[in-house]
Amino acid sequence: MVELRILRNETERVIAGYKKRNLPEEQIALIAQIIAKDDLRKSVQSQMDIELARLNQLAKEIGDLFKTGKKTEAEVLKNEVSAVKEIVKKQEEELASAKTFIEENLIQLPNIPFHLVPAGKSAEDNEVYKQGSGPLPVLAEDALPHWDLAKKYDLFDMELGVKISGSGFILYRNKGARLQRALINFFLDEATKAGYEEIQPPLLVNADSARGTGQLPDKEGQMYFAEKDELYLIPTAEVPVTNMYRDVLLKDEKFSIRLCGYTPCFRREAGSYGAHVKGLNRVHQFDKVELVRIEHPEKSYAVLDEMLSHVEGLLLKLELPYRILRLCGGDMGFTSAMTYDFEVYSAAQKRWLEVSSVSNFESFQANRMKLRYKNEKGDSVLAHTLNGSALALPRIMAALLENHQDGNGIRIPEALRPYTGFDSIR
RNA sequence: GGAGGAAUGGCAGAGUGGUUUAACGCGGCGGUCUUGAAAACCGUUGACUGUAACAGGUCCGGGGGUUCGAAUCCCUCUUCCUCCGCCA
Repeated sequence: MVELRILRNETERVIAGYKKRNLPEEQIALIAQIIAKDDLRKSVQSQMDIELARLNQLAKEIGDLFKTGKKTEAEVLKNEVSAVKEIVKKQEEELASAKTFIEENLIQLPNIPFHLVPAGKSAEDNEVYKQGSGPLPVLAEDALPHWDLAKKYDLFDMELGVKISGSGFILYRNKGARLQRALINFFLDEATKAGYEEIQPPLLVNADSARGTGQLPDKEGQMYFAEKDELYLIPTAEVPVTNMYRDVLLKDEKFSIRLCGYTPCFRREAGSYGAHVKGLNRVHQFDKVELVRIEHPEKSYAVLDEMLSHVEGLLLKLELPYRILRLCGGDMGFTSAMTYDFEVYSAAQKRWLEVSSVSNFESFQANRMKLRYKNEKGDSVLAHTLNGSALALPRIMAALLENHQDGNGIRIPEALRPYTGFDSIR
């Protein structure tokens, strides 16, 4: 949720930012309406406070009168109390409706893009921030896409996934299953080396948590929901891990906070079918190691760069051709202020696959979660939150299989061999 | 799933209708003393809202109610603990 304070104090920057996101005019107009409503809220609140102070005063006087036995005088004051209460009741209603208006509309406004975010409408307008070195690999004519490689080497089974669960669920087996486990351990170890605390969170979360990181209300349809217990299956570890710090006031400046977690991720991905979602390209359940940072506002963009380097290091060790995109305003997620996507080139599919998304949310999530710290002056200030995938497994798996095939089998990159226990798949 | 108990400041813990503007203690911060530290002593120490700054208002797990007045009484929800049942 955008801070009302920012809406008020930096209205021009907010509007310019929303234009980068191509927000419709009527949504931009909300800003002025929210501020006006907040003005009203303030004035009603201060009038009501005066009446409440009067009530407190009267209650005290009545108490004193009862003590000294002056019952008739007390009765007179009681009448006055009920008159004041009438007024307060109306003010309360007015206040509640103003607050509701502010809340309901504020939650519909996306995060304000950082000044470096390019303007643009869709994925085509994303900026190539960095192209990995070297030419893109070219494979032999008979190179296979990963779904065929999986069949050839018995690595995972789509049909069994369908049989057991449904379309979009994968059953990994043999060296495929082992490769999954190897990747998870590799990613976790790399995160640990970089100073991240390893977390194993719950996979089902309540509505408060889903709201805290911004999945609710706007992405409700993307999540699986266990109705009987009102719990959501997590779409990413970001949700439970970031919510560790919901309603937290950090005492000393305990920055930087570095957390990582491996979890399965569940996404309904309603409505996405077709060639581009074949094989591992898009599935309902996948594994991912996620990095989460909670940081001082002044440091958050330096931290974002640091996270980019971490993810880049992983791809280099896996010997995968990659590029880094800076997402344009129109393609960026609702809650993000700036996002970098990592894409890996699949030589067999001859296309780029998104394998990681690294974002700075600034105070957007922290505002919803009331995640604050005490600054030197003793004020409570919202912290900044960031997260990034490091990495999501299915497309990494796809790219590994496809790019490292040589006709005789699949070569396992050096860095992964201690984890797989084998150096090739044949 | 059944029965009972509990939820108060960073922690611990009093408080069962009116100077509670929440006691005492621990911890934190500042000071005295000291070469420095410890100990001792003195002072200070919640969040939110609001104001130019005061003032004022709200908050004792959440929500609702009774009352002139609620941490305290009532209803409801949630969570935790104990016992029983079930169980990887």
